[in-house]
Amino acid sequence: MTTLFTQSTEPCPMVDFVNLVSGKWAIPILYRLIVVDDAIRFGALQRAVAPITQKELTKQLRAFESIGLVTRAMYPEMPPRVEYQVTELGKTLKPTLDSLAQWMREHREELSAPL
Amino acid sequence: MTTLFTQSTEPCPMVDFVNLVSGKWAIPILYRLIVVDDAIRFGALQRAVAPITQKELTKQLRAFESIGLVTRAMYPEMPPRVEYQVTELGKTLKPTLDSLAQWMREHREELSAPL
DNA sequence: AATAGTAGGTACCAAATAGATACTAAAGAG
DNA sequence: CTCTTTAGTATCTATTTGGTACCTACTATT
Repeated sequence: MTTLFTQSTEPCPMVDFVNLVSGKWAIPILYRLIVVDDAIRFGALQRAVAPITQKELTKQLRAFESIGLVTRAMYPEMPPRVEYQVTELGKTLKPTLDSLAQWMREHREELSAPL
Repeated sequence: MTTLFTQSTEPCPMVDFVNLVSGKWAIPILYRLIVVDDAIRFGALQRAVAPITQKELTKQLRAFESIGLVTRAMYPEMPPRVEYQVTELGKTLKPTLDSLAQWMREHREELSAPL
């Protein structure tokens, strides 16, 4: 009976997801970090996810950091160096995002056609 | 060489995706239609994806219709009846969205913890 | 006659999101 | 002495998005 009750009131996973990772650049940034699968500097990431602005990239990275999907390492050098990397938790999204990217590649033409 | 050139300039699938299906409610609506896998009336869909407003649901459904992910069938009865259904193309997203929903269910606690 | 239900449309307003630009620090190159 | 580099922050504005409220048309019910 506990199970039944819990299931019926389970919050929609999709609503939770879009509340967690939202914004135009969120998925592209996260996917790039997952594909790279190594530490990457802020500037390099910005070039990879062009044409995102500095402000938006910073904001998204902080959001990912706060929920534990990304780590941030700051080196007090001059000029400054900051490196970002997906966490193990973040990497668990790889199969899902691979699937999404593959779907998009397969259906690009079908989808852009209608207008 | 064509292959090389094409690959290097391939638009990011993730950017394409977020441009195609954007908005707070897009994924929840689409996933609900996919899970239902049958025609569903506007009102029933709105109740299922609560608390979405009429306006937003209408807007999203029209967007999905325009790119061929959803069909709209209007019956000139009184009171009016309009039914929506995912297309075959839309159904091809099922495995990906299932995977996303599963990921979210598995990592809900981990993610909400950090604050 | 008044009300409810259906699937919207429309106008208005607020909030969230995104973009452009300028500014900072400290070191090294020229 | 100025320019460049890096990873931001601050400020301002523009665009997009979402919400509330109110409107239609027609039927059935009260």
